[in-house]
Amino acid sequence: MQSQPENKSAACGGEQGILDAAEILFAKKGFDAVSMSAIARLANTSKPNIYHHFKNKKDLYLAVMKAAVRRTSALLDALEDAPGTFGQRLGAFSAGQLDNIMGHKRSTQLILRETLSEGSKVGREIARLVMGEVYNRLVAMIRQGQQENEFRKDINPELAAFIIVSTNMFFFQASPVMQHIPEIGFNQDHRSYSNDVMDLLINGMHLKGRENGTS
Amino acid sequence: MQSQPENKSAACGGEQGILDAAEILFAKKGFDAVSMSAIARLANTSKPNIYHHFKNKKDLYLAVMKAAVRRTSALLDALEDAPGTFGQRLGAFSAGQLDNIMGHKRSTQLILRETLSEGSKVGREIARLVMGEVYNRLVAMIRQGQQENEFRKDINPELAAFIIVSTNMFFFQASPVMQHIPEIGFNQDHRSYSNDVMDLLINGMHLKGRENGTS
DNA sequence: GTCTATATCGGGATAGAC
DNA sequence: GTCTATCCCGATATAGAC
Repeated sequence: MQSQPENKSAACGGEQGILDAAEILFAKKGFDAVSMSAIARLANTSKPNIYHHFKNKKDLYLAVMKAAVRRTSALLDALEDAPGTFGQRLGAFSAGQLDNIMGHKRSTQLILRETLSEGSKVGREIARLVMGEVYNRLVAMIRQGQQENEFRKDINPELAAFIIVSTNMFFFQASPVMQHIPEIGFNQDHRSYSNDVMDLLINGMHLKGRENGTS
Repeated sequence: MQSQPENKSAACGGEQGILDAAEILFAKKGFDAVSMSAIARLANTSKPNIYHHFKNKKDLYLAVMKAAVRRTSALLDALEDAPGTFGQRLGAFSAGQLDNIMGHKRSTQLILRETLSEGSKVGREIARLVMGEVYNRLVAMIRQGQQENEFRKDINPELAAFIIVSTNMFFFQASPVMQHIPEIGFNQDHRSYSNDVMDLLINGMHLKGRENGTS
C-alpha cells in the first residue's frame, strides 16, 4: 500500500486481493524477501487462507507471474505498427514499449527479475517469452529497414535491437534512483527519453560528412 | 566455490576468507537470501567466529561492499585516456570499463545491485560514487568531442553517456542468460560487443546522406 | 581466536473449529 | 472459505569453555 498507487484493490478479500498484495510485495522485494505473513497482512486476511487458495508460496508466486505476463503480452499486442519511415516506426514501437513498462512497473519488475535470474526454471521460461517477443519484433523491423535501404546493411539487426532493449530496461531500473537526482542533465520524462535515444541511435553522434572513426 | 573461479581463497581462514566467502554469496543471491551459516560453511569456519570479526550481518555486508568499491575504483583509475579521435577514446574507455566489469563480476553485481536498490542508505551512497564516476568521465569526454567539432552539438552528452552505461550494464546483467542462448545473433564476446555498440552509436543506423527521420 | 551449545525469533506450512 | 492455534525448522546472535 505504501508503493505506487497503481492498483488499490489489494485490500479487498478473495483470491484477487491476495494476488494483488503478493504482486506488490514480490515486485518490490523479490521472492525470498517476502513472507507469507506480510502478504496476509497486506491482503487483510490470514496466512491459512492464502494456503487455502494456493498450494504453497512458489505456487502463489507463479500465479502472480502468469498474470503479469498475460497483462504485458496484451499490451504488446496493442502496439500496432505505426506508419512512416522505419526509423519512425522503430521509435514509435520503442516508445510504446517504454510507455507500457513505465505504466506497469510491478509487472515489469517481476518479469525482468525473473528473466535475468538464473534460479528456478518454470517462471523464467514464461518470462523470457515476453522479452523475446519484444526483441524479435525489433529485429524484424530493423531487417525490413535494411532491405528497403533505409538502414545501413553492415549493422547487425540483433545487436541494434539489443541496444534498444537495453536502453529501455536500464532506464526503467534506474528511474527510481534518478528521480532523486534532479541534476541528472537529461530529460527524465520517459517519452522525451525515448525520442532522444532513438534520434541518437538512428543518426549517430558523429557530425555528418565525417568518416567512420572506429572501424 | 561452485561459482566462477575468480578467487579460490575463500577456504582459507581469517578475516579475508570470511570476506571472500561472503562476497561470493552476497553477489550471487543478495543480502536477504544469504545466511551466516552458509557463509561460515563456505569459509570453512563457524558462525560465532564470523561474529567475532564482524559486529553483525550488515556490518559484514558493508565490509564486503567497501572492498568491492575499492577494487572497482582502482580499476577505473587505471583506465588511462587513450589517444586518437574522441570516438576512439570513448570506445576505448567504454570497452575498458566493460572489460573490468566482466572480469570482476562479483564486485560489479554487488555495486550494481546496491546502486539500483532503494532500501538502506549507507551502502547505496558509496556504490553510487563508482557508478557516478564512470558516468561523469563519459560526459566529460563527450563534451570535449563536441567542442572539438567531432560530435554533433545537438546531442545531450549526459544522455549519450547514460546510453553507453546502459548498454554495458544491461549486457552484464543479461550475459549469464544469453550464454545459454547460442542463437542470439550477435557476438557475445564482450570486446566485440563493445566495438560494435560504439560503432553504431557513433555512426548511427541510418544510411549516410539521408535526412533525419525522427526530429 | 576459535569452538560447542543454546536462546530467541520469524519463516513456511498444517490441524481443526466455525 | 476463513479463522485461532500450533508444528517444525532455520535464521541471527550470544554465552561461555578452551
